[in-house]
Amino acid sequence: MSTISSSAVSVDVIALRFDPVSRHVVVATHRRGWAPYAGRLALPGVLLGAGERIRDASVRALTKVGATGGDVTGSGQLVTFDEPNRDPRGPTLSIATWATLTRPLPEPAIWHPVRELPALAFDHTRIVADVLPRLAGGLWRDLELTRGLTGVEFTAGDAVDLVRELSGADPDRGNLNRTLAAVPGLRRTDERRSVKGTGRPSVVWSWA
Amino acid sequence: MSTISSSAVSVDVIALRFDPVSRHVVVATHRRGWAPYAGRLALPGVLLGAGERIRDASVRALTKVGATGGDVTGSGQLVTFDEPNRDPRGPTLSIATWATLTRPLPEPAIWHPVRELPALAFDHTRIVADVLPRLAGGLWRDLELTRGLTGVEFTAGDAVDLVRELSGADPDRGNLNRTLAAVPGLRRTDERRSVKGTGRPSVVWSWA
DNA sequence: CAAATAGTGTCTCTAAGACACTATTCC
DNA sequence: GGAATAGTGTCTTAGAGACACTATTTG
Repeated sequence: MSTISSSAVSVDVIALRFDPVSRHVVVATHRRGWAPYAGRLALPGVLLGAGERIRDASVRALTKVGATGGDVTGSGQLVTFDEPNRDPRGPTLSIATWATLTRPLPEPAIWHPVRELPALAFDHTRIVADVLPRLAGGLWRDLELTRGLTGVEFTAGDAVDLVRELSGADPDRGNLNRTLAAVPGLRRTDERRSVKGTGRPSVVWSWA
Repeated sequence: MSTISSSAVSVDVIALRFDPVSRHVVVATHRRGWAPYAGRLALPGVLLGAGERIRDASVRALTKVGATGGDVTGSGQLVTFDEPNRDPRGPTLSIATWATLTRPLPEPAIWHPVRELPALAFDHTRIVADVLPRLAGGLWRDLELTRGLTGVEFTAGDAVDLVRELSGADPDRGNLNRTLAAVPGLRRTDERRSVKGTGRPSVVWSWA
């Protein structure tokens, strides 16, 4: 195809998990080993290969930080960032995607609560900030994202913490329970589970 | 920068205009002069240049079908299509964008009502179908899109036709009038304008 | 006047949100 | 019992939508 004059294309992944211990939604980063931004934290990313699907590239980026294919329960496309100086090596498009993971990846992944993210390399801090409201809006609406974050079963207390982490504000428990009841495919079980060691145990919800 | 292994990146534009004569929202296409799909209709598109902004590439694509820079009143990013076989020349990403135009471009642009689009080259038919609901949802919400479609002034009758064309369903005039009254920056004037030759003249709305 | 188009007023339904009150657990 | 957590019921509000009725124009 002769000359390629396009920018390079990277896929950068906002990999999310709800950590039931710390009660935080955490984002995967890794410490860069090379310039530019050597030693700095960054979102997992790869250059998109010729003919590669964006979803496959997202998974590949996560395997670079310790995931296996089966760990990724969901992923989706967000926005493409095209600011020409975002990468000092030269103009590079970044297709931002989200992904959800089942287990806490080991090294070299480094997890941070989404609301306490340190400064990241490139424009990754801005990418996360730009995209977080959209993720918050997708909760309970985008079922792939929601299921990926909640896992197969979760308590109403988990749901409260998920909303707080993504939206930044405390939801009303009563309203949230009604929201859950309206989510297609979600079923309220008879099981109760105490998750914070004290107080009334929480109802367990399960995906049909 | 050594080897480039990424797919090529094209920007394909859904260029929209409300034609006050035919009462249709029309989409710009052009007839391809070269293989692949020579002689077939396609959306205007260009290969994204190195370091080029997506918005600039959209405008450039439109100049190729007869626009000048000043004709483009708005544009925005939609989704990126990554199906590897969408272009027979090889894997090519397509960043779909929308744009609004003030005037009916002359040759070589060919305009079609958005609801009566003939089959297009590549996956462009699918792109338009995928993206049309999002455009319909943006009407009266995304002010850049809305203003671009309406122009500086428009009648309530224009608004009805705009909604019908984009959403495919007839809006209720009363409800639509209340929607218009709630759009920030939009002002109801005292002017009336008859646009269909018969019946009561329509109220003129104007952007502040 | 009839046909065509446009505008007003009202009613219903639903979703979001606020908030008071009750329920269950651990210490 | 008290502190902590969770669940229920109810009220308000905003928005979407349906629909009957009125208003203004041309022929």
